[in-house]
Amino acid sequence: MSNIKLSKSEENYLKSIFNLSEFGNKQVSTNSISKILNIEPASVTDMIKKLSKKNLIYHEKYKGSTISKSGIKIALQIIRRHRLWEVFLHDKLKFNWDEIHEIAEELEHVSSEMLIDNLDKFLKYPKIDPHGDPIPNKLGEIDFVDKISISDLKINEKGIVSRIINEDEEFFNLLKKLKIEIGSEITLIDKIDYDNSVEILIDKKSVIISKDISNNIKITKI
Amino acid sequence: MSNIKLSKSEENYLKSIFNLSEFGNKQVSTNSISKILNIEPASVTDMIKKLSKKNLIYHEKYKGSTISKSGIKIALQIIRRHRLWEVFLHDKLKFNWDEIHEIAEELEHVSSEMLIDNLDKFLKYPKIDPHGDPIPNKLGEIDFVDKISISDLKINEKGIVSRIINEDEEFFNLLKKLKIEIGSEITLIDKIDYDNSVEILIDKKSVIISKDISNNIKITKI
DNA sequence: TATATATTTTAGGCAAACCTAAAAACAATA
DNA sequence: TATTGTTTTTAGGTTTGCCTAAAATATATA
Repeated sequence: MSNIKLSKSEENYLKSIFNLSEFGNKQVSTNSISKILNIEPASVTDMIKKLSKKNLIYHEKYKGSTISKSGIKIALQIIRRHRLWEVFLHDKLKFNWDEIHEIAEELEHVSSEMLIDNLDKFLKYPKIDPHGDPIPNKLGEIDFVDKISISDLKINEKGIVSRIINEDEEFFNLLKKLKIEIGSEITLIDKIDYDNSVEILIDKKSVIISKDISNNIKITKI
Repeated sequence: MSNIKLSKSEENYLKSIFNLSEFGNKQVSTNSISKILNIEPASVTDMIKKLSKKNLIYHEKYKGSTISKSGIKIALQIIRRHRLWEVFLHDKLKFNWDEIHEIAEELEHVSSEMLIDNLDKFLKYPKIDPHGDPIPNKLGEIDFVDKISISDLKINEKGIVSRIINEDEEFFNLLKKLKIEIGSEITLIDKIDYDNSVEILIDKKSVIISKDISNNIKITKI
């Protein structure tokens, strides 16, 4: 198949198109790619032609682009590389959450399959990255898990924090204070009807968090 | 100073020029750079002009290039990155010795000072890479240690294996069999005058190795 | 539906990093 | 020293990935 090595640029376009396409289901406009990559629409058109010729996307003039099956496959591999590096940077090199994306953006283009496989093994085959996003496996398969809100739990049910919506500095600091991070176990103790805040058990302590805070934390039931 | 980000190409040229210059002491010919990088001499001349304009090297037309002080500084940082990644690939990702160079060649161009500092810390500030080459510290300083031959030891003196000269597959396999690797402790038991082979204690066993073999192993006295 | 506005494409250019072919400078040696 | 051979540079070309300006198409609105 298309086992041809892609350039860094091509990889970035493909990843962006995949992300905009909602898993390959939506047509993507030239303008939206332009905005995401900060590249002029005319240049995007150039690259669209190039990727089309390689059958990684299909393009209808003036209408938009759709990512192909082989395009999706490659995009998932790039995402896999990105997220594995993020786990490494966060868990091993002790980078903060908000510092890892940019570096992973560079590391993801180092193309050695063996490198990624060995890294995956070294990290013990993580399923999610530090942002809570799922990591595709070698075959590009993703473990879809239901992400729910804390308030969807019943009293005494437990969940694992799997996604933080709000990425602001202050929110990040709050979570740090509450010892809440991706992977933390949370038990619902009580729901307070008055203002929809919830009482939870986290890090062996019970705290009450507002509706707004709990809405910004997604969990998976266990 | 010249805190301008260099391209991957510029970094590769600078590293090669540094390596050819024997620590900045020798003038480097255009042809030698061409051969090492597998790039035509005409292209090398182009890049030499570019690096000269940035004061990373000095160039005398038709004579050769000398690396500047700031050029050396940058080259040492690239070498530092390369060797730290090699330690990571070998020690953590369990790559073989002979597989790491190519991948490190790519990783070395990911430019984040914090990344390298955190990696250095994670690896516990290693002094040598898996080939036995010294790793410059953050300031570009290198721990120079006398590398001697096993036969330079006196009877019962000990040394640490610090460099393997021959990089052939077969030699590598032989070392594996003898349990000799970078960092191994070797004690000289006897020198055999007849053919200059030596009897050594390695991995708690005594073996006799030929002059040829011992000449391909450099050690540092302890 | 006609017109204004927004989106996308085409056309032509530019810088980086390579190339080949030919000219210039240097080195070696008859 | 004149000639031959090697090394280096110059000159001009290519590809990649970007750009701006203008033309073509699609969409929105009066």
